[in-house]
Amino acid sequence: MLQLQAIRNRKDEIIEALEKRNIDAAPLVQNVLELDEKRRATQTQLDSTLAEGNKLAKEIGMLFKNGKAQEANALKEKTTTLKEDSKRLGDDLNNTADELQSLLYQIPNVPHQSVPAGHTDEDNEEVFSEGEIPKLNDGALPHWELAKKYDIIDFELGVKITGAGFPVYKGKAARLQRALISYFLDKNAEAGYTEIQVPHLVNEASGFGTGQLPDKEGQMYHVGEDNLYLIPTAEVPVTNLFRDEILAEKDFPICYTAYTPCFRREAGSYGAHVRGLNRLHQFDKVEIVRVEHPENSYKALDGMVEHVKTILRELKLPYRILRLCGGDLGFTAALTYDFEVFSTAQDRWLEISSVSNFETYQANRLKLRYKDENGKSQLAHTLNGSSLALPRVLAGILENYQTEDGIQIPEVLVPYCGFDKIG
RNA sequence: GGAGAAAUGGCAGAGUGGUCGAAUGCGGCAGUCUUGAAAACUGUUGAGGGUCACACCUCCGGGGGUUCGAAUCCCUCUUUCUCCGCCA
Repeated sequence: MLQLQAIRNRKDEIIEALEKRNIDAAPLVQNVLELDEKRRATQTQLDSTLAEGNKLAKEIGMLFKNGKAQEANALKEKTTTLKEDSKRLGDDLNNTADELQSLLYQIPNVPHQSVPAGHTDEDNEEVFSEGEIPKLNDGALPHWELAKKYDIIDFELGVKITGAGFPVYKGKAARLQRALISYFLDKNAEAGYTEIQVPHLVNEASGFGTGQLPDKEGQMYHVGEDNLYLIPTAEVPVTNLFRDEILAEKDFPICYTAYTPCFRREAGSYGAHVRGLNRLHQFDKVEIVRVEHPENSYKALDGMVEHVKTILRELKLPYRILRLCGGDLGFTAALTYDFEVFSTAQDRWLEISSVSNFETYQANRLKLRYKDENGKSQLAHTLNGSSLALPRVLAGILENYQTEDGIQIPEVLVPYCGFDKIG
């Protein structure tokens, strides 16, 4: 959520930047500013009413103490209207504040200046690419065919026990997936990220903290009985670790990595592009999360991008990096780089990582602050990225490493797998 | 799941109707002393709103209530601890 202060001070700048998201924020912003004005006016009225009441209460106390009960009782009558007023003003204030809050929830993050304008993923800007696209033999298969051929991923079994989008990994695919998780965690730890294990269900406050609620309510699995949400990404529990925290400057940088399953309802996405492992309701992911000093957050973002690069380089997968355009940028992000691996067999790019800087947008909701050198509280910056998402990496490996007599295992993974070939 | 106890500042912990945003200790920060550090001593040290700055207002787990006045009394929810039951 944007800071009110920022909206007040840099209104036009913010409206202009939001145009990159193809939205006209002007009416919303105007509305916010008016409500803010109203909120403050009501607050001031309420405060002085309360102040008067406090004063009277003290006087009454003194009078009773000095045995002047009659005078005290006379004063008591004066408090009646004050109480009525403050009740009314208090309700007013709450209503205005709620309304203001819900408007603020509707304004997405302000895109970073480097974010290109654009409407769809077509308009994303390729900023880097690396790796050789392998030449596969004529009979090269997409991963869902390979999965069947070698009997390593069973989509039907998943349908039987749960439903579509919940595959069952068998034998060497299960082992390969576990190997990838370990490998990713090891690489992240090597790069200075502390490994943690977090709950896979979160409460409502956490959903609001990182911005999944209220706008993506329908995308998360919700356990109504206990009012808990299955996490769509480790970003949610890990970032919320810092909700309501005030850090010291010396605490930066904070770097965490966590492996978790991710649950997404993916309501409304069907069709050829969601075949096989391309889009699932449950998948595994290793995430990196950072909390940074505002001055360092973009350097940190670059660092995260470099880090993911080294992993893909080691896996020898051909990939490219896109800077997301305004239209494709997530609601809470200021700048996002997507990593995509090229799948030769599918002849398309598969998104395998998304690395973002949220600046203060999440921190404002989280009330995640630090003390600056003057001892004042300032909002920190939060960042996160996948390092990496499992199913599509798996798909990329299966497809790009297939040969006529089986699927090769990337060299760096062999020690983790204990075998070097599937098939 | 049953019975009981509890929730106060970064931490520990006092406070049971007014003088309490809250004693005290620890920790943090600044200073004195010291070549430097430690110790000792002195001062300072919660968050948010509001203001040019003050004033002022709110917050003692969350929500509601009683009262002129609530950290303190009542209701409710949540969480934690102890005992019992169940259990990987």
